[in-house]
Amino acid sequence: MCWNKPYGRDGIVAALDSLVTDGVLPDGLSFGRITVETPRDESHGHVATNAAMVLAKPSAQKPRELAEAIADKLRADNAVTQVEIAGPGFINITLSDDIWFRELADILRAGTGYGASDMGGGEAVNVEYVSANPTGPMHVGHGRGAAIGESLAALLDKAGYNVTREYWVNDAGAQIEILSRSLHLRYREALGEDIGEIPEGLYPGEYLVAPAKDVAAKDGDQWVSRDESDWLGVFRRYAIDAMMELIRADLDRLGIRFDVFTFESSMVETGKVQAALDYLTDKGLMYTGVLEPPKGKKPEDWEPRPQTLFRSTDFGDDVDRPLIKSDGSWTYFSTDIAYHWDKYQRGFKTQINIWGADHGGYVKRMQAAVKAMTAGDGNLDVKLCQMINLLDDGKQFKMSKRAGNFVTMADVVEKVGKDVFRFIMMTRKNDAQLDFDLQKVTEQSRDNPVFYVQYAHARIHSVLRHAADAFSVHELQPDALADADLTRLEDDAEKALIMQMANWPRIVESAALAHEPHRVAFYLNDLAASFHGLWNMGKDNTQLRFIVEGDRELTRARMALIRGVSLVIASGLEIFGVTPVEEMR
RNA sequence: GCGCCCGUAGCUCAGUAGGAUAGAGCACAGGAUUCCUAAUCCUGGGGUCGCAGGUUCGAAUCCUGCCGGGCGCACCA
Repeated sequence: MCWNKPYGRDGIVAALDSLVTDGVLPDGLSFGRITVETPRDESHGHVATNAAMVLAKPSAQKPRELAEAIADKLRADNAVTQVEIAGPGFINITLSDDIWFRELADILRAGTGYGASDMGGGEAVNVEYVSANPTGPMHVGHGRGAAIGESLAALLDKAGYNVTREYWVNDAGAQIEILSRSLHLRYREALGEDIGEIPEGLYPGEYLVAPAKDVAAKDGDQWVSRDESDWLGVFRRYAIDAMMELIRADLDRLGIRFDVFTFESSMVETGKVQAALDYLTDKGLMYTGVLEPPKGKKPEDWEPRPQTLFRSTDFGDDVDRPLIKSDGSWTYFSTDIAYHWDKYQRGFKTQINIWGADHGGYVKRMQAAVKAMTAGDGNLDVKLCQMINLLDDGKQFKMSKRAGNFVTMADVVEKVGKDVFRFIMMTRKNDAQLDFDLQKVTEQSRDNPVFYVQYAHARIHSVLRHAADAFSVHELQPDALADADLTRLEDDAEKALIMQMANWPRIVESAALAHEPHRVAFYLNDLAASFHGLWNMGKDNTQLRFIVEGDRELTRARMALIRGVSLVIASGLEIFGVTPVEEMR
């Protein structure tokens, strides 16, 4: 019987099944609402369940009496040392120490793979994130979406899903034309022309200078005096290629690599957009109509206009949405519908998008579209990231485009480092605003979670280095430590630490299920705190130090304990793409 | 006016599929260092979980209505 994965639920269910066989419980009860978890208060045992309270009513029994019956079944298991009924009918279970020692050995053997789950059953999930328009380098806000998306993808991987990381490239809109013209101007500059000030409406960024020189070197001056209609398409291609290269380099800085880049232009060229609209027409979900002006805030230039609309209100949206503009061209929403349809057809019933909070108003219509295009089979979850509040030592950081002040993600990453950037982005829920203080995040102190967690990991390796005086390198390897006499770990704080590690698989599953990778950051912070606490107990009581002179077996058991902690920390950091350092300096 | 997100300690925030006495850091007050990194730890005070109802054995968590803050609201992506 398995007691700790996932937290004894199997054990509880087995006891309940047995009661059904005995006729104590009726057949066909739903166990869905039964929870099995670690109680916050340790006097409530290692595992607690509400099973008796949940099943009391449907089985027409008194909760505490039913709890007794369940408890009797549980007591028959020799891994269970104590079962108590408490409060309105909680069943509190205490497990034998062996269970926990065995778990620690499992951690050591599994290494950073510990915590992996088959919960996802290999289901294909598509996570789309960043998707910054290819009009310039990534800024800090994109960086947050990148960190969240990548960590969520890694988390889902670990939880047993088959994850595809995808970037949607908007290379077909008006912004790209502006970009192309901007590049052409820089191209003329590269050929020696004095272009003066960059005109209003074009991108002034320096990042177009280098690509323009490349074009000049490659094509010479052949595009200088030709009509725009001749060179616009050519420069569009050049511009997008250059910008995507820029963005890929930025992503590299964060250690992020996408599996798929899908180009908006390809949706258009392959007829996907038209096909999507045809599909909606067939379903009777398109009509020509005139939208009401928005109440309260009427745009100046509002006028009633007939447009081709999608009946998104049939699928939970607030108003029907235009798909075709009055000039006959598609709206962005049209291509986006085609895109999400395409993802579904590629096998992704579950799609997750990471968007900036300013796109919040777009969520409902997109979800409505996914429902419509997949006959309710597809499912879209959108995680919105709030803004980042960039600070410099507590003061608002002035985002000036002009000299001196960095605004791009690359600049920030260069200043604070990839690991710090990736981790700090996970220290808030995605929908909470995040303060990012350029000074504090590199500070080496308790209030810097990156440092705090890294320090715990480094400290462990420091102890292991000291232990190498008495043990061979081989003896300190996780596999070898798994064979140590772990029953020597008798202190309550040591056992509590093992139990906390044993919680890791459950954290992975619940965070993956909720699509909330930030929970991993909080868990790691808590685990690090427990470790630092245990460390300091050795200051007060030398018997609790990790390395105990004259007691090799005890020392070995404690090396196993802390090595386990380092592996769980590394396992968590792996999800964030953060390197677990073995030495601080 | 409508929709979405948020409201938890003085501040910044967690709160695990509805669980037991709501947690952590900062700040504040006190304490621990001949010893594995004190870059850390320990102790203490601090709360009508925005307000009011509802659902049930049980609500910070789910539902409804208010109050307060942020974002978005026709042919922009």
